[in-house]
Amino acid sequence: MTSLWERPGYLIRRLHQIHVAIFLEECAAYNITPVQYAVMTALLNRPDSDQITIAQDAGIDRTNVADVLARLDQRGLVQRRRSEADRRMRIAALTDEGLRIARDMEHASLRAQATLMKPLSPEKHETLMRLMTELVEANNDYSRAPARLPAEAAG
Amino acid sequence: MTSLWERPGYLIRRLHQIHVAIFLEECAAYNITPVQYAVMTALLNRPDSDQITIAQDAGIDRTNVADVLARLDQRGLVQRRRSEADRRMRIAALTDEGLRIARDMEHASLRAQATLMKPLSPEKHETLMRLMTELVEANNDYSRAPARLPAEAAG
DNA sequence: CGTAATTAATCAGTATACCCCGTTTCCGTT
DNA sequence: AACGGAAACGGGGTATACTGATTAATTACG
Repeated sequence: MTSLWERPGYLIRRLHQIHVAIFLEECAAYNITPVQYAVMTALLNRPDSDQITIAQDAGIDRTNVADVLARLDQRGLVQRRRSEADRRMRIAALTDEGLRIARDMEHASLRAQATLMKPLSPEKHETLMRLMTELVEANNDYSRAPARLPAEAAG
Repeated sequence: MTSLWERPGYLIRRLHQIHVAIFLEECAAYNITPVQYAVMTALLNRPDSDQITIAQDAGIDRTNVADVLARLDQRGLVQRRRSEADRRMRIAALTDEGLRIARDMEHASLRAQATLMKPLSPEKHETLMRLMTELVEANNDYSRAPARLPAEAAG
């Protein structure tokens, strides 16, 4: 009898479900999803990005970034325009309200993290973060959305 | 400047993307997704389950279980029928081909796990599994799909 | 014994995540 | 300057994941 609980993939999927549920609960006042928040954070760190840059910074599939930006645009949190320099690109940036919400949400986001990790001692918390980072960096090129590593982010 | 890489939720989401990508690659010959494989495993361990039992065993939302079963049914891997004892319930079971594929896939599934965890030493692998299990169990009741714990699985 | 509460499933709707393919625009080479 | 390849994006399609409302069947209670 093979238990799903012995499979890393199962634990990762469950952890993902749980994290999304906690995030949505803590951030219910903003009605922003984790992925939307990741895109807004990417735009906070690097305004006026094209969609592929956002995809790399936030670790999100390129086509999905376009969908997320469209929804944020529709809610007035993001503004999109064609690049003058390269008319293939669409440049996105946070609006004033998007900026305000992105900054406001930091507290709620930290609360969500704290709730998720609360069952672990500080040492275990630290260990888990380190192991997950190691695994994500080493396997970064799998998936259609390889993320830009922090080291290369200063561009 | 807040880096996404310091947020557990980001690492979990990326880990999930990576795992799905590796699984689909290793199991491409079967054209079965991780969630479909989880459902098939649940039916392997507990044949003739209703949809809510499957949802609990596989840690999947109950509406999603219905969708997954419909696709597996259409491919002839699962057979569904109304329960005689309780006509609200729909009972599902693997067909002969579903059974064959579920058993066949174990090797590919193990390969996917090995590929995913390869960057980690055996000690780190073990530690990560333990910490993820601890976190999932402690937070199990978040998300719409709280899973049945292994301890209570002997039903 | 009949009605109220509960339960299993379904349906409609939204959001993520990916694939394939086509269009527009740009760039390097000739 | 023309052309071929590459890059950025868009559209169509599939699968997961969840919410809220609804329907049908069962159970529990007075």
